[in-house]
Amino acid sequence: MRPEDLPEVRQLQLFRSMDTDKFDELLGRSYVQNFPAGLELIRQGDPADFLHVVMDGAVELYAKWGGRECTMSVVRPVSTFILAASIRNAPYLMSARTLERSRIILIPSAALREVFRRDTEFAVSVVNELAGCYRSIVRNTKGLKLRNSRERVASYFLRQSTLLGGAPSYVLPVEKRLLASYLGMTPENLSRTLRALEAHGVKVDGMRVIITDRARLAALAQPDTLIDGPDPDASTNGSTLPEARARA
Amino acid sequence: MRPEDLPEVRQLQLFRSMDTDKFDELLGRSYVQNFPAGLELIRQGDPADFLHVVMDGAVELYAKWGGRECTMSVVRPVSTFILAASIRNAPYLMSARTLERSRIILIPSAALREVFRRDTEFAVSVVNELAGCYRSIVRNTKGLKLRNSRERVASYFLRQSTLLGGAPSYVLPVEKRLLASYLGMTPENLSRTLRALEAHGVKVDGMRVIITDRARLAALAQPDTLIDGPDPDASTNGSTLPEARARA
DNA sequence: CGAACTCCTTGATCTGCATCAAGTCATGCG
DNA sequence: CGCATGACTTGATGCAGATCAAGGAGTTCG
Repeated sequence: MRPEDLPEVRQLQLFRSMDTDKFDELLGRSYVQNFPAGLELIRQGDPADFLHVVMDGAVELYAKWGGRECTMSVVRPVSTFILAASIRNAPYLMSARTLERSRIILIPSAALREVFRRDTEFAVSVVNELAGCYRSIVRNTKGLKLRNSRERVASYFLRQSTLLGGAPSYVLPVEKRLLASYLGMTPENLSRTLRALEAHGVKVDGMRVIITDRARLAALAQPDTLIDGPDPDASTNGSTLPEARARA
Repeated sequence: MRPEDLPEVRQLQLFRSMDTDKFDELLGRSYVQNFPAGLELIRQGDPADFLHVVMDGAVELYAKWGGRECTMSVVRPVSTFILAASIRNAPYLMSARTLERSRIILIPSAALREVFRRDTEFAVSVVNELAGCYRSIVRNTKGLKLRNSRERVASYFLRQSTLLGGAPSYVLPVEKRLLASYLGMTPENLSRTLRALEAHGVKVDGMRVIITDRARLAALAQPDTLIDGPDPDASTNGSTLPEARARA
């Protein structure tokens, strides 16, 4: 583990308020590993022995059934993933693979559960994080069931812009095929939808999204804080894509 | 509150392991209310002042956006709902309405959060419950994104049967229109799907589901423990329908 | 530098599911 | 008891989005 890693992990909502001794104990029992791009870190159904913290790179969480796959979430530094399975000591419901070369800290689930019982502030953080994850995926489900795919794309674009303080232009945080799968559509359909949205106030050039008419886009997207956030919550982990960047 | 209420609440996973004094304190700060059928108990966006416990009747959790609505879950006695919002002190993401005349216990969210800090066993139960809710809705989302509507109906029928110990016949726990909305389809489409499924080992007569050829149904549904359960988890609250009953 | 990928796009076609419109049946209520 | 209401079904039609097929553009690697 690098010396600069600890403070970065420590500043996460999940670990920020806990006792220093307990934090050191937790991280003392952890490992760091480097993984090449495209490696399957976790196969759904495996026992959840570790909470993962992405320090560098990017990890895709995805679900498989029969021959089909879909992207559930993409995790970028510095964040954790699959807290629920670790805490419950239950099998992972999602698989995980690296999208790039990644460096990941592995915190043993057993250590997590032990410290949970001994550090009230940590327990509060865990429950808040978990409730945040739950609420995040509820939002996601609402979007899937209540909106059609064009509306989902439009509100995704608008939401990203809002997260960046209303930026009129930004760079997508993930490849379009991942965005499509995350939004529950095919790459072909996303591509055609992007074309159609040019008449509704947003243009996409490669990885760059340019909002040309915010009002018009909002009219289509009908943004709703109870779906798109922002929440008084912070942690959205487990069912979202990373934030976009304003500049490439 | 009736004298028989307390033991019924106490036996819930969420309250079973906690300290008796703390339990009494929690319930001592609670209220009971009776509501007629069809009443909106909670409007999405409202502050989450109470954790709700359904003692009698039935409650539908649903989401709204624009003019559209969808059923997220139906809660029957004895279970709690919207734990996540209460714990986080955040606005409800779903609305709730009674489907029948219902009796509901209201536990103040503030009391919940206080006791969480003072009773480690309760904290463990809360975090387990919440993780269970999260995992339950992850399963739900996987089903929505990976299966088409016919497969969702087929696996729903098969799952219910399995929950009843492999019963070849049972009664639906909710109206078909709710089932349809829960499964992300229209009532018309569900109706037609039921007809189509007669060739795949299941027949539906009114509210009664009869599995005529389990193997054939399973071939279509391709049940998967990582979507359909059962889990080592118990609590599935927040994103499921109630269990069916074997006899009407 | 060329070749082999992979990602993305575009076109053509097909189909699952929604929508619209009646009509039946059961239930509850005046 | 008869009417009204709401749940469910069935049919006709339309559309959103999937699938299939092919081409282009950027990237990686020998």
